[in-house]
Amino acid sequence: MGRTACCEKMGLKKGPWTPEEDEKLLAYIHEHGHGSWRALPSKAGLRRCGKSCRLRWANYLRPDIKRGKFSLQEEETIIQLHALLGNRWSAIATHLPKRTDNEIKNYWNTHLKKKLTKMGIDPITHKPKNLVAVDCGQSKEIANISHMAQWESARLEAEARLVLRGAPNPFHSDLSFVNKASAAAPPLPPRPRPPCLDILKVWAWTNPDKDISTMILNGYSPSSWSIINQPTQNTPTSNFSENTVQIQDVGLFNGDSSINAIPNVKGIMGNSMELHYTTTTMNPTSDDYTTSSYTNGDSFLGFPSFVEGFVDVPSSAVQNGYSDGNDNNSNNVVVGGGWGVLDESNVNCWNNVLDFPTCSPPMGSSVLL
DNA sequence: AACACTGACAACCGCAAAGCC
DNA sequence: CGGCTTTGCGGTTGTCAGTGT
Repeated sequence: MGRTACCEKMGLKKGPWTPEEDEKLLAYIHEHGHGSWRALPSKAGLRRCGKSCRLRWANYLRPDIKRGKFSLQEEETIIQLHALLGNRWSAIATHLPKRTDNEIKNYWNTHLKKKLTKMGIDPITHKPKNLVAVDCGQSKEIANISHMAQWESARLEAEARLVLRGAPNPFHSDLSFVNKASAAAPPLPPRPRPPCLDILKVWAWTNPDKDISTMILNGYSPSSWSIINQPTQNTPTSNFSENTVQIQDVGLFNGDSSINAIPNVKGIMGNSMELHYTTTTMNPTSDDYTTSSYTNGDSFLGFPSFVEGFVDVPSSAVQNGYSDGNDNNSNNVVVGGGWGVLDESNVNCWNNVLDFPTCSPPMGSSVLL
């Protein structure tokens, strides 16, 4: 019973492709495109099934594929996206330009899984292995994280849809100022401010006094809550201790310049945690960017800040939820430290953007818009 | 030199969703 | 609406090169 595999039909070849076969396939697609994969092999003079041709094209011959070693940044992105999306390779691939889902999947299985395991990180849960068994009654928060991840997942899908439509991508967040900061990168180009779309970040930062290490150990990606707080000083200050990290006074607006600091966990070693900050100082008059890095360690566990990005705050939200009390600039891009209310119009706004039917934020989370 | 083992990656398989009639 | 075909996806297997014995 069951259907026979397409390649089991008489005379159809299986196995590795020869250069001659590649050439035939490429020549045919170059001339005729790839309308019907089923009819393609015979037309192209190939003794392969259409499915095999499609895979060969999609995973190997397509001209827009980058081959070769994955960069550190790509690795970091895969790890974090996998933490959010699981084995949804195609969704992950939409965030890695020129990489195929198959390639990412293979790379995960052969490299990254082992790498995380070696570091004592469970590649399935993305938590330190010695902490997986210790719940400490925090399952509610974990459930929230899971819910947030679903929203983030939906956001990623919405983003992919927009890309397919060729529309400008309002979700786009340029990570370069974070990830390139430690290298001697050239000055960064001016970055347009995206609209209010960063759900995850806003939910995550609901309590300024939250013990961040606890949140991380519960599965939060620290990059999810880039803290954009009303500044009181130029330099972010942090208190480091064995198990607790508090971040405060990381500011965005500061007179003629702005500072955005993204906490980025670099490693969790035993009971200690190491943080890496990158700050970007923006001069609104000249569009100059300067970056500098702060770190209290250098061991590696990458968590790219792909969720970074600013959040525009509607005035109603500022009235409702912003508790800083120092927002004397209505155009300021400020979020954090306060508690917000997601009113109905904002829900509709976000749902429209995300193509959602109806959805609710995680239980117990406050949403500041 | 021959064989076994291992890692990396290409390719296949089967299922499900999407599209079409 | 239902059935058939096509396409997309994720898990798994196959192949091959490199390395060790």
